[in-house]
Amino acid sequence: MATSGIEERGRVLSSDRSRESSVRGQVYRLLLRDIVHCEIKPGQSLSEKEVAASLGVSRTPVREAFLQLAVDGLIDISPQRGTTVARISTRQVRQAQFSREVLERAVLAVASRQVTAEGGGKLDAVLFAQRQAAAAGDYAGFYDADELFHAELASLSGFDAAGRLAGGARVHLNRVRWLTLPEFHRIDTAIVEHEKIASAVKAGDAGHGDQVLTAHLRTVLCDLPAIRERFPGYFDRDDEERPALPDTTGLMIGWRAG
Amino acid sequence: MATSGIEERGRVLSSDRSRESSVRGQVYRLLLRDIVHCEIKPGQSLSEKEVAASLGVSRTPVREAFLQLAVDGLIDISPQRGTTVARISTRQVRQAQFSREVLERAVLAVASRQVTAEGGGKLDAVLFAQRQAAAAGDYAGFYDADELFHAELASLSGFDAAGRLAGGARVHLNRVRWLTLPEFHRIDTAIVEHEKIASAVKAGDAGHGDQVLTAHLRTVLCDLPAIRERFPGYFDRDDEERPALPDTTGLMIGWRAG
DNA sequence: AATGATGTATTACCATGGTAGTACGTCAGT
DNA sequence: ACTGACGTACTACCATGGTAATACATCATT
Repeated sequence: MATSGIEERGRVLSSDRSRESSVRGQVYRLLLRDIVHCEIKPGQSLSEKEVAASLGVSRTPVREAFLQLAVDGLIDISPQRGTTVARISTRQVRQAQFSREVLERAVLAVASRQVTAEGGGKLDAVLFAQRQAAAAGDYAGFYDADELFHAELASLSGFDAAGRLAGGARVHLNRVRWLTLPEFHRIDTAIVEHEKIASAVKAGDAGHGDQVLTAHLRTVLCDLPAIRERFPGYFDRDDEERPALPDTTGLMIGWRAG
Repeated sequence: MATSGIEERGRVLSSDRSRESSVRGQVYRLLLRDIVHCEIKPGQSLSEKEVAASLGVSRTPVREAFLQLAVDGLIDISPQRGTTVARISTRQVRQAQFSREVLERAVLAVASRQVTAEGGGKLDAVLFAQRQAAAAGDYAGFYDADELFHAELASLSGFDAAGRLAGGARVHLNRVRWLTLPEFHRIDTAIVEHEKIASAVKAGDAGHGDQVLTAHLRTVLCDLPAIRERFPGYFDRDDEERPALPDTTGLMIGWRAG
């Protein structure tokens, strides 16, 4: 019998109505978090019925959460067969990294041209929160602040939709990043890079910001082989068969106002 | 009583199992098409019950299709109030255009570096189909070929996920583009631009391709004010209140291999 | 007449039952 | 021993019923 990753039976869902209160949304966010944090492991099977029973809700909202997670690419639903957590695909990680890099670099270029004191202050506030989370060893808090930092950059540029799109691509990177954090000591370097990016933006130095941001976003590619070595069961096996992606590490993007 | 845009009662859904055969998927694609083609008008209200009755299916798959369309940003679901087709937001259009432009230009730069004869042939095949659809006055066919052309470019670059992401952004542009087609004579110019892009890619001339592609993708911005003037009821009213997006028309992106 | 309370209709949300399709263990036939 | 058919258990899918919350028309009150 397949066992659900959610083991506390009757675990009560939040009853406060501050955020989106629908049962569907709560189940979705809960499963999303558990998957990204690898508490539900890649390849593990999920079951509408079991998850519903574990959470003390009916199958309908669980099913709807499953459907969204499938669209996100985090689970695979096989009709009349079953549902499993998608394994990490190195190809997909590279693809997602490319999309994210392209979007965030463009956003940064725009943000650098029109930064305000208020916007810079927001960046600093997020950085402060991130440093605090790091000092407390709060991985989840660090992660949330990381997302907020990049979202704030997008907001500064005015193209927050591009930030949300980059966030969508990011979903495929998050599990690798999550596994990387305890393994290496990426937290401190990430914060330093964020600080460099923030000051470059505030100084309007798009070129330097682009350089640091690009390197910052590509760390996931550097860590990927080691993580794959460390957790081979979490990864797709047919990655090498598929055509390799072009090498874009040398592809420089120069943004200039014309 | 709110009337559904789907008026043929008992309209039978396809029973062939070639494409995704789930009722949910069929309802989703049908509603998506009708919304993009403005057969269901922006602002119009939808009802699970009515759509289900019109299509002769139960409310569950209709509801699931609604949820996905809401995530796509094409409908607004208000719990216990009702569901309406989202109006077109000019701000959202500009945001989506930005994301799409950024992604597709990056994809084109990569594709230009590694085009093969086979890949060029695929582009030509799509262009041939598109010319045929245009000659037959088949808007829908023209549209499908258009999507296929840009997807093929992404595939050529190896970063097809970026193409899918751009396609997701495209959803917000499609209604404007669909309204534009009969209004102006954009079909012929679009094909000519596609041909120029294809030959630039095949020649490995990334610079020229980028120039044409950028202009090609920005036509929607040029047409937007006229369409808004022509169909004021289709658009959001609070667009002007929100902060204007930065002017990026002068922002040139130079892609070069380092 | 203007306003507040209330009843009613409608909505999306959640719960649950039934069904078709798949996987897999069992067993008969070779 | 090996292979094939068959039956059982399980799955996600679809259908349907009940419920809380919202909107709106109606009516009592000021």
